[in-house]
Amino acid sequence: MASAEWTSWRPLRLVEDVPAATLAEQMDGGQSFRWALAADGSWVGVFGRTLAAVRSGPQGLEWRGQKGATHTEAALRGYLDADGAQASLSEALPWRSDDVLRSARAAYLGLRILRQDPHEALIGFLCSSNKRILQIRVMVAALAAKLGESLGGDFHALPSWEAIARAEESVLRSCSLGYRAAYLRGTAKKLLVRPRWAEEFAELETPALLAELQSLPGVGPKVAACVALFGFGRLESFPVDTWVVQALADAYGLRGWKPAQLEQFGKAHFGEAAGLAQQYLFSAARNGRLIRAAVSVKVKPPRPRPRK
DNA sequence: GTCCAGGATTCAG
DNA sequence: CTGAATCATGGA
Repeated sequence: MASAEWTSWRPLRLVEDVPAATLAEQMDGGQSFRWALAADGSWVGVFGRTLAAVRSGPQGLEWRGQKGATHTEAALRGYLDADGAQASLSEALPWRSDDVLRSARAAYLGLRILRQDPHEALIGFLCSSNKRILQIRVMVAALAAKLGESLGGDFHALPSWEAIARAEESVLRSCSLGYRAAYLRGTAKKLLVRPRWAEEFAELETPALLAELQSLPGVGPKVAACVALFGFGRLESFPVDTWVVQALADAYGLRGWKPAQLEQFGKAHFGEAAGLAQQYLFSAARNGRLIRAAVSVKVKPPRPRPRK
């Protein structure tokens, strides 16, 4: 296999600098499953049909793309929130009054929610249930390699729903999807006949978006929250996974709370960018860098939200 | 061997 | 409505 032909490295100027540790967490911290650390220390991945590499250099973030691809820098700038829409949202989080958030945010200063397209987020998180991040990345890479369009070298775009829907059972099984193969197949069959699903979903208010997502096979409350956050840019969405459950229990004293109650707490406590706060806490908890609050939050579990 | 992983679905009560 | 069992798979 020929390797891809790269452009030279160029600076990618951001509103706020990204330390190397933050970049690593951002590219391989459970948001996207499409980036891998190359031997030279750069992060190489595919988003949409764009192949790109980024690295943290002495002068700040640098990027390179495929020769002849003219859209790469603009696409990367959008993907990485280079113009800083999230910088002010992060600043407005209650980190001044919340020691836990302040510590987690300081540990990953500059961390942003990747602005993935809905297709990338949905495929990734359909594969995510009961799996570790490394293994999700392997599954998604196998899907792309076997069913996705080749982009040169060993790089592939994610497969279309049509490609997934008509894939041989043996091909899906060879991607180590386990029971998630049925999730992918079922969602593919529903979205195959609805090619503009992403545009249609993007028109919805977040509660309606979450409901639409949850109508897809394999999409429950947590996966829907992740797709809304990472794929539709709904920064107020607050996914509650096992790490967030543990983080909120340990650091905020919210032991025994159920995921739906913790989601309510997160949205109320962190506000319009709760999803960004969630990502700081998730990263800190997963890497053993979460502190305990000096004073635990004194609140009782809310009554379970009336489902509508 | 046991336990767990960025859970969802199905079933019993 | 809630809680438990079940679902493949791989790594620690």
